[in-house]
Amino acid sequence: MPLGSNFLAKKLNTFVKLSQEELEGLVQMQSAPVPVEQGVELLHQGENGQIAYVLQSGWGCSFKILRDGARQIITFPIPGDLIGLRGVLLKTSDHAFSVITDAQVCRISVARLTSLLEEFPRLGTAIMWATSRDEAITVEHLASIGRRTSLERTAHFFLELRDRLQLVGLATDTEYDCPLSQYVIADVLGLSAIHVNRVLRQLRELELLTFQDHTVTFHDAAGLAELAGYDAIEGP
Amino acid sequence: MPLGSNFLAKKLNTFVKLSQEELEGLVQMQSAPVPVEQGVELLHQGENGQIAYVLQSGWGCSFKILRDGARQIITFPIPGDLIGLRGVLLKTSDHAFSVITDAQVCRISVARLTSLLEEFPRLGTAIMWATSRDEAITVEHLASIGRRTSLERTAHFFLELRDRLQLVGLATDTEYDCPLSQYVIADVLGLSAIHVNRVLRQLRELELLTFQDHTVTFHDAAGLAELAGYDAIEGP
DNA sequence: CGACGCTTTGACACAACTCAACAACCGTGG
DNA sequence: CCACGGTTGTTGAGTTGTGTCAAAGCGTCG
Repeated sequence: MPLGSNFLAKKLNTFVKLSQEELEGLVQMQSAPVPVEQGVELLHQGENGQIAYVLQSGWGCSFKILRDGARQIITFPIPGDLIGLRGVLLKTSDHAFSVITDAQVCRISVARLTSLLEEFPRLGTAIMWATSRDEAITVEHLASIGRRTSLERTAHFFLELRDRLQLVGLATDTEYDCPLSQYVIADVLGLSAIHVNRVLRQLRELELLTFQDHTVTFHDAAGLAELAGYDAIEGP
Repeated sequence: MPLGSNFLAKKLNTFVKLSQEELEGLVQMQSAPVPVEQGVELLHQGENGQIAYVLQSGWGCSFKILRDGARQIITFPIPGDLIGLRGVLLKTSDHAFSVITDAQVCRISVARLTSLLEEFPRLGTAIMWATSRDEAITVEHLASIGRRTSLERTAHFFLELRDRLQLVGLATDTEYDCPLSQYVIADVLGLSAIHVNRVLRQLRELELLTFQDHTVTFHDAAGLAELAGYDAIEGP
């Protein structure tokens, strides 16, 4: 795979300036992109012998299933994001990962990653940077569900998603593709799908945001950020 | 500081078997324990130039303050836990940390940590293990707030806290010290303090758990785990 | 002793959920 | 081509869980 099209290498390089050898090592520890069909569950909750991936294209979600069958989505990884690394480190995965649209992933060779980290300790720093950033997003998500109203929470979610997608060129300031159903959005926000529908209607009637035909359109991003109490994600 | 009393070294050693040199390095990157008075905010949300600590004794909480002043507590670190490492990696801290009771912390020299990681890459793995474990707890917390009822959520919280405290010998199977007010518990569970009071009464009336005089007592841990849908934390 | 923080309880309000029904939009197969 | 089932979106009505407001009881500490 040419280095330029490798999202992970590109992303880490913006965090910590990496050498040519380090970048090549990152690329070599990944397999060629593998297509994955819509609906496939790549990682399973509670299973051992996990594998890690880098999402290359498409949409998916990391989630937990609770005993009563309820689902809480943790995050929607976007291209360049690491998937399942925690499961590898902890031996058994605390969450599952499913693909929502057809997608492509690169498999990570854990053996090669380990030896790579021994050879280039700075890569460890870079990867910890990336996981810290993901963790900060999870923590913000936690605060959102715990303390924001459904309206604020929904607004916050779409703003954060936009900023993340913009970093990989998949969103403009005012619009992006978002192939998620209202059921899926409910499961990330900790709401019922019916209530998500009502909240989306409110946001539309307030002329802040429209979510239709798998497209998110911002009519008043500033007003939305004000409503949500949103601060932009920290850059590199 | 004698190695045996160093919680961090002890904890990491159970995850990844470490050499004598690695253990000594871990101890040497920490300052001697520093006393911190009740109520002090050690880390501030949004500030740069952060420092990392290891909690040595006492109670504290990591939390976020939202725009309207609401507080969401992320976690209560317990002795041996790392504090503020994310803030160091991201340059600016996304959360704050306050001490609830008088406590002792060891300051981490980031420069020494960095050089230590270059010398002993396995320590990087060990630290990533520890942060992954913390992250898994945060993710479970997220699922709890998003999808569990207040009763399940509260039960789950006290069970998880017990298991974490047991690992450092601060809890028995049926009891532990817990110097938290109902206001603080409300802020971790995403509830109001008044509702926490009602839930605690329910748990008491169900003869499952008592929270009184800063002590948590389990009357029926199995029944509580059943109610909460609780699975024990994965060991090392 | 009074002041303060924490807990407890009751009454009420409101946000979000559930249930139910229907509309719109697919892709599939007759 | 149309009929069909399945999925997703939309709306209304009624219920329930949780928050808010208010007030009182208790300890503790200065």
